[in-house]
Amino acid sequence: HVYTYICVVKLENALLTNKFSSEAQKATLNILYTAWWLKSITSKELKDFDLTHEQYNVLRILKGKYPDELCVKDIARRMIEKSSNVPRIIDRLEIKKLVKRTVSESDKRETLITITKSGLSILESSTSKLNKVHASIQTITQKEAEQLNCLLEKLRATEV
Amino acid sequence: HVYTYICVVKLENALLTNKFSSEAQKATLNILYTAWWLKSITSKELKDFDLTHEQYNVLRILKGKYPDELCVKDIARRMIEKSSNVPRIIDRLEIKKLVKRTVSESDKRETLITITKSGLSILESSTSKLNKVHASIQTITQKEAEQLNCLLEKLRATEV
DNA sequence: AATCAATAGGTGTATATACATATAAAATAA
DNA sequence: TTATTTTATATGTATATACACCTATTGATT
Repeated sequence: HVYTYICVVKLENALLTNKFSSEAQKATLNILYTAWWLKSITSKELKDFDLTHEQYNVLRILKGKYPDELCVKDIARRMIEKSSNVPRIIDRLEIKKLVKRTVSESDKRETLITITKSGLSILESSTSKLNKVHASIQTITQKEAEQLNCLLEKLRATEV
Repeated sequence: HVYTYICVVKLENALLTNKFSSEAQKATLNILYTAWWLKSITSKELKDFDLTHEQYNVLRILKGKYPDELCVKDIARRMIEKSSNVPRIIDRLEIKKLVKRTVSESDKRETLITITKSGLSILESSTSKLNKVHASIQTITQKEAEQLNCLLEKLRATEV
């Protein structure tokens, strides 16, 4: 027998509490928990490719501009988590020969990063795997995804 | 002159890209980015109280059951990030005398954690500060927050 | 040109994450 | 009872986050 369950994990069950001071506060915790949930699914798959979530993110950014190079600060600006320490993530990728560092000729302070053939190859296979996994756990419609994107952007709208 | 701008940061501007393969993939990145955004706002405030986001989370969990004690695994089950290393977070809190460890009498494997008066006091003042900050950046209505919570829970609904 | 300020990247430190392993106690099986 | 398995927590290691600081280079000011 093969049983298939749909398992909707309410935040109350995920955090074992129902003491939320407001829907907005609950939404905050829900976003944080969902981000962790998404990251752990991704990280589990990336382990097979000996990549961390952040290393994958850097490779993805480099591929977006390939064959152009990107300097460290331009990678940092594109990172999901802006406080990421990009030089050290580059260190690990360089050891694995997935990227190359060169000093910029026009501005010797800048380090230019290029993704290698090997980096492109591992990015392609890992992305393909991730796409499959994400497609298999896809539960929301395109319209719902649009709605979600709007709500998240409204949530971040702040007075400066 | 005091100018007030409403600054809606679209994900495209936050990540400097518009190459999203689908609305669902964009939603994934949007959740990860928003989680980072929320965490950095909170962490900035908690710095004044010499607390990290995770230390605050543990104190909040302990207060939820106060004056009852909680063992390490019961705290871990309530953490937002389930892979948090609770014993080490307790270590830092214990050094600052915000929590106390005792060995359980009924099961000597278990370590029971209690929040101290000092811990309760710092939790109260930091929570009060965080509430003020969150209220001041509140942009979504209660109905929108409910919608967001529903969408996030639907997103996490997976076949097992 | 000389000085000063700003920028880019690297490095140091404390804390956290992610995961493996160790140790002691409790529960179960033989 | 003894042996085995499971459970609870602690610890070890690599990587990442968050933030401060250092150094080299560039740009601006005098």
